[in-house]
Amino acid sequence: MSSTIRLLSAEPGLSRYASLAQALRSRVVAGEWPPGSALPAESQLASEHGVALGTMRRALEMLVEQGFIERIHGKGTFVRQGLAGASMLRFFRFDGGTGEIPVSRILQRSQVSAPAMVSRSLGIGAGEPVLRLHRLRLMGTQPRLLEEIWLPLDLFAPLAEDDLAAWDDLLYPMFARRVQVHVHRALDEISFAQLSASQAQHLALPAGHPCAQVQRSAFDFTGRCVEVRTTRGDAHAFHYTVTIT
Amino acid sequence: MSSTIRLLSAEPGLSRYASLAQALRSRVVAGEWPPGSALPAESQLASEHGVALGTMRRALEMLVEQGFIERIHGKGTFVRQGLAGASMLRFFRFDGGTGEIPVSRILQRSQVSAPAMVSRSLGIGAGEPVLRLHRLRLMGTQPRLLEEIWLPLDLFAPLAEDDLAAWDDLLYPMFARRVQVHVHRALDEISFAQLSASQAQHLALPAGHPCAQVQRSAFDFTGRCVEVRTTRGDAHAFHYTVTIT
DNA sequence: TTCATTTAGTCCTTTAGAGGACTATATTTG
DNA sequence: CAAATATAGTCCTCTAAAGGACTAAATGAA
Repeated sequence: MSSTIRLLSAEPGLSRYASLAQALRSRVVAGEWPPGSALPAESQLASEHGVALGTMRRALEMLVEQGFIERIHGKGTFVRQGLAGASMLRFFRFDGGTGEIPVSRILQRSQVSAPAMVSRSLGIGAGEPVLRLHRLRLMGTQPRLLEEIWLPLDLFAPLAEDDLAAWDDLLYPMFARRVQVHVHRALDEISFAQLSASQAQHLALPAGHPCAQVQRSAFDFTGRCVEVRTTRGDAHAFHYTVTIT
Repeated sequence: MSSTIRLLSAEPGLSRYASLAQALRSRVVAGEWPPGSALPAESQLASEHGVALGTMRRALEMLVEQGFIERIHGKGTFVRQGLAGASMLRFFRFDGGTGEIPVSRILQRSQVSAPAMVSRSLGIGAGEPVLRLHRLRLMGTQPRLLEEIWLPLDLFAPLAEDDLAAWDDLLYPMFARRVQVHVHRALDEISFAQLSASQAQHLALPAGHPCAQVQRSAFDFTGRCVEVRTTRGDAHAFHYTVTIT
């Protein structure tokens, strides 16, 4: 199939490769090539769209910059898998700091109707059902991070009733495997606060202790917000490096 | 002049454009084209180095990514000026938040020998002379940020004795103008701490109040560290957004 | 003078083609 | 069987050329 030539609807004010990138992005987002799978060869895509190789390469370059695909020399062009290294440990440095993955303990899982803040962030109707998780992350035996996670139920229903013991320490790979939700981008807002009494108790810290607070919105590659999360940890363990150029 | 063709010393394991980029970067760093000035046209550079236009463009693209030059369609290729928007306000959000530049008040200027921490960061010999500044930044009449700044005296000598009243609110543009130090890159390490009594006093906050702390190392484009700075402000005003992709 | 037009100089886009470099598999050889 | 070699498929590099798009200054007309 596909000896068809896709004609390029010359977008006004857009270069040919930019239009191409748009078109290809739509095909990726529509799931024509699922995450992890390979796109056709650049030479084939070029002739399929009736453009020179260089032009197609420029378009693919844009998709790489935008994080939709990655290219591997000699192997091919692949739709990117969900975010792997989005660990909260980028923000915290606990003693030892030996790159180990913190153990995850789900403290509570409940199905509730979304509060206004959450439904707005998730882009769903007010009061729509969501899955709420309270989760503690431990390094060794020490509780380190306390998380409150909100997931829209329409996407995550299979995770509402299953066996928690089967859950992984890393959520995003599990989301991809279990409910085909691929987190593609995340927005983390860092601020500072003080622990409430119950928060402090879970973290084995005194009430009112200073904490660093990361409020995350995570998006799949259609741009839909698929997770809202607040992570809290001891402010003194917070550490983050920014490079300005 | 310069009908000379610069031969490319084919670096082993490096593509032609990568070698070119290296060569051009050296010329930029050596000051052959000072910050703000224009490079020769890409077509001229290409023929000067005996490569095709596309290859030269690829090399220049690398220098753009590395932050050494910027290109303006129709105008030319320019060596980047020092960092302008390195404001600490990216990390703090004070009431109002109307993008105004905080007023700067130098509390103290002294010429001292560098403490170990500082000399190590600045890459100078232990005990070498440095300029130390204590600086307060105010929004309106409210003191908001307290800074301790260390500058190597060999570069900044002209600023050691001049009239402080003539100093600008923004230091980096002044550094460029007065001592030809162009800050090209900065590394900011964020952490949380508590204010000492004297720090708290300057910020009109109680002693022990939680503060956000930004430790900056700033580099010129030769890679030399030209400034070490610690900025402190009310932790409750701290706010920073990170995008993960 | 003032506004439109031309002109020159710059970076940007696109084409078409020829090889090179890297990966993985199939084939041959010992 | 195991190791070396060939082969096919992929992305990457480089060339040569033509024209478009944008900027700024020079020129001309009202």
